[in-house]
Amino acid sequence: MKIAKSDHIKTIFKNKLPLLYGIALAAILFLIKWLEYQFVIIDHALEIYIGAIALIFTALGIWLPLKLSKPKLQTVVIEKEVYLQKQDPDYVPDEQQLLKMGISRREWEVLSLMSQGLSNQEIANQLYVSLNTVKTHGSNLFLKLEVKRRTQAIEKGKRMGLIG
Amino acid sequence: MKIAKSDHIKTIFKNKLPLLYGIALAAILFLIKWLEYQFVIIDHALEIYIGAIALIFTALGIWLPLKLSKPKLQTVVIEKEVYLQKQDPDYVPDEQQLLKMGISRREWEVLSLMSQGLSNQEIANQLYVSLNTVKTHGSNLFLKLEVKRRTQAIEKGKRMGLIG
DNA sequence: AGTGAAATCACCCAAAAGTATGAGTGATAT
DNA sequence: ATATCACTCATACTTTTGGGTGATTTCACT
Repeated sequence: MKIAKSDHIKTIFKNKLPLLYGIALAAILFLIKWLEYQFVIIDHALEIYIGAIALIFTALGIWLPLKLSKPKLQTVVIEKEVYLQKQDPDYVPDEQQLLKMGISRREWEVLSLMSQGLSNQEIANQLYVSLNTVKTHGSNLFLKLEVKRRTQAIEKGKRMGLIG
Repeated sequence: MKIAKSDHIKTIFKNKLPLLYGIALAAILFLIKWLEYQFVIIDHALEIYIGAIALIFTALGIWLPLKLSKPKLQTVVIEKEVYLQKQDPDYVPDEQQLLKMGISRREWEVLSLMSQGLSNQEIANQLYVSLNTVKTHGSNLFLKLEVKRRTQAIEKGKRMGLIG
């Protein structure tokens, strides 16, 4: 996820851009002089020169940003399968997992009691908090586990080793 | 991630680009003529003109693609972990237990799907029966398992080896 | 002192789950 | 034949669950 090309781009601009300009201008002037001395003077020669220069430098202007500009980022999510073993009964909540999922202590407690088959009201009684609080913890838990129902939360929680 | 601007860009290129070029060239030529007649001839006037033109058209070349082209895309791959658990594919429910509990085949199927986190409606779709039927099976199942909720049924079902 | 996360709780609304009851069908056993 | 049972489905009703919003407090960290 590192995007540290700006320094690179600045370097190119400071070092190479004037050089390119110099080369291009020199080439153009040389071409003009060469044409002047090699051939008879052409009608509207000035306009032709100007047109040619315009075209060449427009092309240069188009080409430069394409090469130098940093691309926009496109995010692609790839699902990586992680296999876990069956948990032993006296499993201690995986602190790493909980942290990674951003699940708080209270949320985990609610999940744990849910998995034991308690209703929200029963969980509220058990934790000495209101039913609303349990529901809030539940909702946040479902968001973090990316599930829709308590049964899914239980199932996923077990698979991830969050609960025994 | 929709990028459907190419038609738009083509239209601009076909209609507006030649116009811009015409205007720019006319302005340049006018400027040159004006300078020619207003002031004394300057040393290296041609080179100055050419430099000015080069600058202007380079700027034009830079500005045009920025406005018109679709941005370059760089793909950033984010790995999202999906937690799976190798499950006994041919898990055989404890027939003895099922018989002892008087749980029918259909009721067991409902229990099994419940334990996977499915809603009653999803179970109904899966089994090609109506939502009411699933509810009936569920109610009967709860009676036989002596539980009040699906979460309790899941918990008890696992403990009794009815489901994997 | 200010910021931010966690925890608490309320209110409202909608959806899902669960209960109760009745009823029709087909297969099977008595 | 008929009684039983699993399965199906419906209607009506209640409870539980879940989503969204917003408020308050506490506590740690800056």
